Amino acid sequence: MAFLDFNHERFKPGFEITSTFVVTNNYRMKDTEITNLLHNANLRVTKSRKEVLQALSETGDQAISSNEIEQKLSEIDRITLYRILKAYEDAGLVHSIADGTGKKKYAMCSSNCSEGDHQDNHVHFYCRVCDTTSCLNVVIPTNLKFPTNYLVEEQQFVVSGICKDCHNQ
Amino acid sequence: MAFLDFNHERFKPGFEITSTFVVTNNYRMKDTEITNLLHNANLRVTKSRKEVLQALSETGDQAISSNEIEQKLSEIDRITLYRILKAYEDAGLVHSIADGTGKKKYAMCSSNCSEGDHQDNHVHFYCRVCDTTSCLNVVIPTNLKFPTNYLVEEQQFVVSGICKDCHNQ
DNA sequence: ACAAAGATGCAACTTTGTTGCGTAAGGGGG
DNA sequence: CCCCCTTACGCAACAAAGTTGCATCTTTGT
Ligand SMILES: [Mn+2]
Ligand SMILES: [Mn+2]
Ligand SMILES: [Zn+2]
Ligand SMILES: [Zn+2]
Repeated sequence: MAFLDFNHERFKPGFEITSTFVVTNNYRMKDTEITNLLHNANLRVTKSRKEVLQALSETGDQAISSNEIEQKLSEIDRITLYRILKAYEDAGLVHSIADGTGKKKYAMCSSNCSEGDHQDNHVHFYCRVCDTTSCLNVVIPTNLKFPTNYLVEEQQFVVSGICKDCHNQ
Repeated sequence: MAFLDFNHERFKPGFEITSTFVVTNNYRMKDTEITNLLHNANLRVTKSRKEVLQALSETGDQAISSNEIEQKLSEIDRITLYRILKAYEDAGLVHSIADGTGKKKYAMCSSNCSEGDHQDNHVHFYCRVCDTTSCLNVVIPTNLKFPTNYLVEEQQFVVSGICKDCHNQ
């Protein structure tokens, strides 16, 4: 529940973020935006927490590992970072992807996610060349027929291969 | 690339497996079947390798971790097991699933998989109650529209929630 | 039966992730 | 602005997954 769309009206200067947001691009959040985000999620505002959100907003639709965040920030404690990421996931601010590489990747959530309910209905792409994982603007189909009596709570669709950047050269 | 269907004609006693197989159920492979499988895959036949295939065929559509296989066999070396599983994956005999638990799960491949090309077009289900991952007889739709210039090589669709057994009680 | 190619087993290591606990900091009430 | 309770941080210690190197054993084709 927060907004993050580089070209969206709300992001014209002077506009305050309030609730819903959608990640569609790299965007460096302003300090007040981050603070509001944390307030709305009932999370205490600390230096580390702000920096982590900052880092995640900068990478936009590119999901990054805990280790990558750690290196971007360089001052943060590794264990604290794990706990922050867990808190963000629980709060519905961030979603994680198991892309098959063995490490979780994290990205900002879109508007359809909320506390404890990650309606993460977009496809993720893992590029084996540049070793990056990104959130694609491709929606997971909802017409799948499951065997009876399965209770579906979450879905993760990971496609891997070669991304557009690595493919074009 | 090999066949494994409990009720399939080929599995009536006296029938020899040759190439294509499909895993759909628990089935304890015969020694000669396993040996043929390894021969066809150009893999040397060793005690450990046979036991690992045996173990995987027994679990059927339930994908298990390296650690679980290790415990089933109890004599195998942990590192050797990793290498065997990698060899099987490379050979297209076995596919692995990243179900979000942090450990890879392994299951026998179906007929549409071949060396280096895992057309793993079925959905996997992770049950958070009994902590099991299984291959569902649900096919991933092929009508997804990807952004241009992405080269799709593999797909993994993991659905999580509560499985039929845990849900019915 | 021999030799080359390949598989195994062990040690040592890396990386990811968790847990416990004392200390520091955030935020609401006064 | 200060107090105090709650929560977050930071460190140590640990657990578990997975990798690499290397010497030794096994498989397999000749
Ligand atoms: Mn995503
Ligand atoms: Mn499967
Ligand atoms: Zn790429
Ligand atoms: Zn279950």
